[in-house]
Amino acid sequence: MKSNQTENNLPEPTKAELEILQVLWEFGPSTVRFVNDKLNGQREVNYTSTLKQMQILTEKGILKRDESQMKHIYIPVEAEEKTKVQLLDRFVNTLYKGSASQLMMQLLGNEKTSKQEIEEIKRLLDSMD
Amino acid sequence: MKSNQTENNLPEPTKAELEILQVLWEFGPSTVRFVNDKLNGQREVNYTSTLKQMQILTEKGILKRDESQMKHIYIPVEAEEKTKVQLLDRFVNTLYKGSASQLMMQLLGNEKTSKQEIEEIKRLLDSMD
DNA sequence: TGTATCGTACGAAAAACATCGTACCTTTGG
DNA sequence: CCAAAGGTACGATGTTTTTCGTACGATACA
Repeated sequence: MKSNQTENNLPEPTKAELEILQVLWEFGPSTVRFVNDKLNGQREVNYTSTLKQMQILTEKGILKRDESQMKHIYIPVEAEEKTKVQLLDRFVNTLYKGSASQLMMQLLGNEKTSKQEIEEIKRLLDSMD
Repeated sequence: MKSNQTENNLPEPTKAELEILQVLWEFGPSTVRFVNDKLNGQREVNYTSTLKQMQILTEKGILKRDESQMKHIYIPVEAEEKTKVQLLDRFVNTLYKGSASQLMMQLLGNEKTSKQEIEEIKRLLDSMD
């Protein structure tokens, strides 16, 4: 029954950084222009702000980039799954003292979790043995 | 359709604020001194830092306080459950596009989620019908 | 070939968060 | 009554995160 510290390689992405990661996860390796356009679909951001963020992300080692063209292509270093698992782990540890079942109870008790979702989860569990 | 006219949207607590909330959740309404002592069990914090944070939390409406005594007693406005549900909800939406079962899959795939936890979850689900 | 357009680099301002020092008030005990 | 101990208030400062202006190089094309 351990809920140890996450053996954390990479620094935790900030909120703004996460937004960018999600675009890259959804659409694959992209230019700053592309990411910025997507972000602007949600809220107003200046191009250079996004550029800066992505440069920082790269400094931190969260993104890498292909500079062979003038329009640099940015790519997440870690797979979406791995990063999300890390974030989830931290979340569970912080809010639920590492107890996944505790978290589950809240998900199941949440009205926003649909019957369909619950059925999905059940099937998942049954298929695990 | 849910009956909820004022979908209570309190500002998201910051990291430092969450630490304080957790103490209050665990030990109930407390003085700054008490909370600060608890925090100092984990890391060094100056008394006035904790005081300030708790004052800010109060300004934000996340805590309220009983000022009838010199030693003010601080109390979370919302129940632990409610706040956690809110945070969880935000988490699921942000990282899993609202899909609880997606999140589940990761929890179950996570080695840190013990067999025991999984059994716990199964029992939970079965007892739900 | 000149100029408008689109790109990167990067410092610095702005905003959000966190910490602390100091002033000052109340209570307590000798 | 006075000093020590312990409380609150709050501005100032430090840090991190976010945003943006400006400089300047490459590209496109009229």
